[in-house]
Amino acid sequence: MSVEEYAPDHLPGTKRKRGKGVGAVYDTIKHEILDLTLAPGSPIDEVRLSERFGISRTPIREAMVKLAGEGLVVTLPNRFTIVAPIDFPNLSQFFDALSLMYRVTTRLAAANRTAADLVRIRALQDHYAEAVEARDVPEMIEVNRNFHAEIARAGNNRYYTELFERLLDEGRRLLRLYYSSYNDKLPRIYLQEHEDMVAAIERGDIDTADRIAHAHAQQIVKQIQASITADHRVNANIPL
Amino acid sequence: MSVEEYAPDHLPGTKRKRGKGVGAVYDTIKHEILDLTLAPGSPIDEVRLSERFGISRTPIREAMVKLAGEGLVVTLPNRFTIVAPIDFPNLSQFFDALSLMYRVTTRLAAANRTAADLVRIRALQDHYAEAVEARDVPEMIEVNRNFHAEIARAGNNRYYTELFERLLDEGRRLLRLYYSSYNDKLPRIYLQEHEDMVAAIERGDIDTADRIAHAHAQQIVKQIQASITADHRVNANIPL
DNA sequence: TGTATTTTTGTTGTCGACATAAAATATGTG
DNA sequence: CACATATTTTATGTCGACAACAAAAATACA
Repeated sequence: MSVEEYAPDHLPGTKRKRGKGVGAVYDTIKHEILDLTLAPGSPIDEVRLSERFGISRTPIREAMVKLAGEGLVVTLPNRFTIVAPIDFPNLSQFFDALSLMYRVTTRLAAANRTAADLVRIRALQDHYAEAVEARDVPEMIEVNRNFHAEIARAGNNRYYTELFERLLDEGRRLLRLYYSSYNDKLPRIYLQEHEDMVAAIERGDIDTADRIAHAHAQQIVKQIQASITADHRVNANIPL
Repeated sequence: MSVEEYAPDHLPGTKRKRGKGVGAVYDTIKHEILDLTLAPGSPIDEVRLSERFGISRTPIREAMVKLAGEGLVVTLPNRFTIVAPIDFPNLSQFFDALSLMYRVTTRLAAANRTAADLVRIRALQDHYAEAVEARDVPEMIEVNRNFHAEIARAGNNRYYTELFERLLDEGRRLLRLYYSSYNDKLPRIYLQEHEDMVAAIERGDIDTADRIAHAHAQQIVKQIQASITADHRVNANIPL
């Protein structure tokens, strides 16, 4: 999952397909925001992006509007667009919503999962185990997100899935910001919790699924909070 | 709250302010979609809109991207944009999410409401009572939505508020579609439930607020479902 | 030297025109 | 007359240029 640098991802001679440009810009910028390649609060220049991607400002602009709709960038009218800052004062709102969505989606997954869902969930669980084994922290964060998103999809409620994915993405950004304080023990706790979660979903045990999801959410919230408290650079700017 | 027809809402001589155009188009089209002035599934022509609003296609396009982000319109690549159809097969997802958000937001409101919140909520409750008295159904539907949205705001969690407002808007569209089957009794039941809800929020009684919200949600879901079942034009096209 | 005012600069918001994709229509062939 | 193929139509996607706005820089003035 490498990031293409200065992505002129079309060969010199080939012409980019119609309607492909916005999607490419949107995906790339979204990844870079969640990656922290683009620091929270840093300005985004439309002209620079149009040069980088080799397309005009119009499609760049559309991608920005989409990103703004998801809260990933903030547009200052007539001035610039910045990468959405992390809203520390209101983190409790985030934690509250995140916990509820963990529970709701996991419950629904236990109720509605199909055999195909279970295969996909297990595959991601295995992938996560590998990342833990390899001590690849960025990979762990990403796969963890995909694991829970897949469970949400199995729950089969697009409103929950959509909100949850947004929350998971925001969480990914927070974890990235603080992954320095990751220790070896935590990932293994998560691994076990994931295992129990999958088992509960598999046998359709809604109450247990809910309980585990709840505990898991609290675990993660606690970890993020601890990381933030431990870090005294909270309000420092992220270096470019 | 009248809809301006063919809104060239700037006087002939005056120049529209920069950045005002997109907002105007967005607001107008959003209202017309929720109003059913624009029928679900009907195509939206960018050129026609640009003529109607007297601005070029670029800002129209941005408004469309925003609306698409909220699921109010659907873009068929290289073809057209249509008003989002009502997703009948998945209505249960909608009802489930709506019920949960009713409960969560009302609970939080009971926990977090300020005096100023209570004033705003009471004002909307009075407004609703007036609409019931006047038997003004469209007004009832709109004020009802704003009443619950205000409660959600008092709960002070932007993730819930945002999702809930989206769900309430979609619900408004459904109610509009079927308000023919409104009878005199239901609005009065809602009125009483609202009264109890406000009282519980006022005295910070979280459990009671939750219970009432739950009952209220079930009441509304039941009503919508009954309306749909009673209506055999479900799959008929809405006349333009 | 410090403050108010003008000019410059950089970046966004909007425009009109053109290129292109997909559907609708017309054309040709067995 | 059915069916495949070419052509036209229609609306979108993209472009390059210009205008307007807000901040920064330069200038005027007390």
